[in-house]
Amino acid sequence: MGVDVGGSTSCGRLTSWVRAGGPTVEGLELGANSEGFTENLRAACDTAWARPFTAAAALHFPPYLSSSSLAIFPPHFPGQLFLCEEEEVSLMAPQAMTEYERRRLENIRRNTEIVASLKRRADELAATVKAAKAKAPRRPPAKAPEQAPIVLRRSLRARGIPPGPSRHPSEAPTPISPPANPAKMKGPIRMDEAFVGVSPLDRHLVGAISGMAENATLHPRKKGEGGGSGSWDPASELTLVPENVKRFLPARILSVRFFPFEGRTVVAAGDKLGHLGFWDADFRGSEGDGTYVYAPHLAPISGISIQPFSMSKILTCSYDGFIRLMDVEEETFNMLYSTDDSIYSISQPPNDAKSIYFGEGPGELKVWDERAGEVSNTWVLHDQRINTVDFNTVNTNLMATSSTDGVACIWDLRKISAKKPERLKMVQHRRAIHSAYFSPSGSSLATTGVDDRVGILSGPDFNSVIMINHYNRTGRWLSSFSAIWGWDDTYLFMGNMKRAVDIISTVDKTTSSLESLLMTAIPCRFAAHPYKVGLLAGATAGGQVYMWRRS
DNA sequence: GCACGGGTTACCAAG
DNA sequence: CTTGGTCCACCCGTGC
Repeated sequence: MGVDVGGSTSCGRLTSWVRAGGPTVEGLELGANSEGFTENLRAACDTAWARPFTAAAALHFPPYLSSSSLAIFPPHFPGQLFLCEEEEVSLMAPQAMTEYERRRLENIRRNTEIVASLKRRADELAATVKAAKAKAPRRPPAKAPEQAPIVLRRSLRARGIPPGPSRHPSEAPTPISPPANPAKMKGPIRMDEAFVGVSPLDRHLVGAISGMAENATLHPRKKGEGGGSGSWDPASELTLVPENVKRFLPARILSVRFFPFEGRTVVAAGDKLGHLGFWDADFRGSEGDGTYVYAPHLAPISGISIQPFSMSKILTCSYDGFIRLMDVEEETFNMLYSTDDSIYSISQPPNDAKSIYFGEGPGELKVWDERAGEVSNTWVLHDQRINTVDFNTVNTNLMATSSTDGVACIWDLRKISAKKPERLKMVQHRRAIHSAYFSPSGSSLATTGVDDRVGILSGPDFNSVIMINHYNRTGRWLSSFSAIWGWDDTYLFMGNMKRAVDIISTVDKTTSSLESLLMTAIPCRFAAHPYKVGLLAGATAGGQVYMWRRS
């Protein structure tokens, strides 16, 4: 069964394509001559050859599309596409869908019908209740896609090649064809365009998030309030049941976060391919399974930040060099910042809604001022990439960074010396450090290194340092481990290569493990719910999330 | 002090 | 149950 790309402008999920043989197209000569080739393609596009498809669809094309690639859906060959690279043209046919894709498309079809019928109901109701004023005017529908030639443009950066003078004559000084809409990728992306599937099937999610965000109290509880884990034993009380295992992303997960809602359990996770997935665990509908996937990035999503004071806004950063702000009210993925370097980490101070701190390139930490719309500070804090940025929830002037250079630091943002924040404390591992997180009380810091150690800094001025052995060699296929704090300062949670969740007691320095036959893969990245004690999410390299709950 | 390349690691789908 | 594809993180050894 193939992916249907014909007949509509919707974007199917086009992940796997095979070369189906050389093209023979009536009325079009595709020669090896570069100039003629380009001209012919232009002509083809101009004569309605091109079938419009969205930027989001472009995200799902295989990685061998390069910046010089053109993709054309030929009307004569439904379900196929011409891939034109350099001076080569291939006719591509979709491969059989994976089970993941089949299931999703099936859901999508079913949901479309249900949503359509709901919409009819809503329209009828609206007609009868004419007097009722329309709610806040919805964002006007975006302009129809330009009927320009379809151009798949991938930045050099996205292909892992440093930007610079092109080595390919066909890439250089004139682009192979006029760009369809380069701003599309650089600028905002509509949520329905980025939705992996056909809109508007994410209505449930939009409703759930905006509903919770609206109803949320203005003074959310602080993490750690209302009973930590001190009086209970997570190793014996946390349980995993089949309903709390969900695979909703196709690739390795790098970041996972809970929405800071009290009334509804929603998890966001970002994967290696740039997908941002949501799992609404309280979803109780017949259509769909409460999971939703978008494709706002072109490369791994390295960080997600959701602040309690604006819960309908989700920040993501990616190796593709973009910081995007998913605005559920506006229904867009806005672009806040872009760079040629990779972005490895992101964080926001708990008391400052308008500042975004992120780790860019080999060792820079930048501060984005959302009010001014510009980078307000750039500091070189490390020799290599900054893997995490974290703020102390109690003393919000303290920031911790961890880096591949083997150092984790605590910085005082009030004191700027030599154009850098003053370094209060530094801890050295023998190898790269993948995380450094402050404890809920703010009095400890936990670091995780690939030198098979977990460091705990505590005491006055974080002067006491202990190291706990923990096997952390995850290799290339898994996301690196990083110990996170639970709901108070007594326990750390992290992955274990034996398909378990390790729980490290900071009191007696012992490690216990959570195991379950339902965990068929190693949980690498974790999130603890900010308010709900005992709600722990572990994410795997296979796109799964396990949600452990206190029984 | 570098650039380079090989080895390692686990997951999933297909046979 | 085995096999093959994944592929870009990191360590470590080699060669300049």
